Amino acid sequence: MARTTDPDISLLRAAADPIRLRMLRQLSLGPVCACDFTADSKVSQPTVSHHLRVLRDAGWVSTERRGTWIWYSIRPDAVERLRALGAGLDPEPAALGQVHGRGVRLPVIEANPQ
Amino acid sequence: MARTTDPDISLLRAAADPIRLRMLRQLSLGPVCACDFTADSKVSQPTVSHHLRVLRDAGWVSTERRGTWIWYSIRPDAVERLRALGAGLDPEPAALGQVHGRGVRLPVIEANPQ
DNA sequence: GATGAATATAGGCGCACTTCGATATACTCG
DNA sequence: CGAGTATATCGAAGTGCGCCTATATTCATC
Repeated sequence: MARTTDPDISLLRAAADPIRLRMLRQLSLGPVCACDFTADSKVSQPTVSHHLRVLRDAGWVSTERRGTWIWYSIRPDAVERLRALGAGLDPEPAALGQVHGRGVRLPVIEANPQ
Repeated sequence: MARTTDPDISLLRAAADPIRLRMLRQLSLGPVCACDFTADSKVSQPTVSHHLRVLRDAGWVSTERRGTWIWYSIRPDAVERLRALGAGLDPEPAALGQVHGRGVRLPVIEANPQ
């Protein structure tokens, strides 16, 4: 299948990992130094670095260098994006019980509706 | 790594696929017959069936049989679970700018905090 | 510049996931 | 019961992801 570049999918995929979701929850309490993730996690330092990169590429976190250390912060706009994504899945009250399909063409859903 | 059985991870993983996210968005408009997913999607019928099963196993959808057809509906409690998960990632205002780590022990984050 | 610490990258291995065709199951209708 | 339709399961092929060790990069300090 074609490589997905959909930002919504990237956002969800990045969060859908035990280690990364844990990282995000820790980051929701405030910025964290990468070294502490390394000390905290059960996986190796390169693996921690890899996970942080995935979070960064997905837009979940931002980084700030202070000397040798690098501080990771959660990006509020990423949380907002997840919220909006969830809001888009909320069943329309007007559509409750209403049925789509079986001959009725499914509404076209674009990859990244705004 | 140990097989993840964390409901939060299952929920995110299930949604973190282009085909399944599209299905969920269509389902937010109302129940959909499995046959229409098959007609709509570019992948084969067994693949559609597989994706629907993943969504069901994760708790995203419920099913109702009507004759030969099976209708899939989005579960509002799943949407609520995603919302709560996102709310848990919202940066604590009291913790903004506050720093965790570098010697300070990271707060223990349980897999599925309630 | 050399040393040491923190972080990132490279390469490879193993397993899980997506997909398919083939086939099985469930239901309707004649 | 037999035929036809809808859906699910099976088993295999290809791909992607998470993990590791080894190594490179970046920065502070001497």
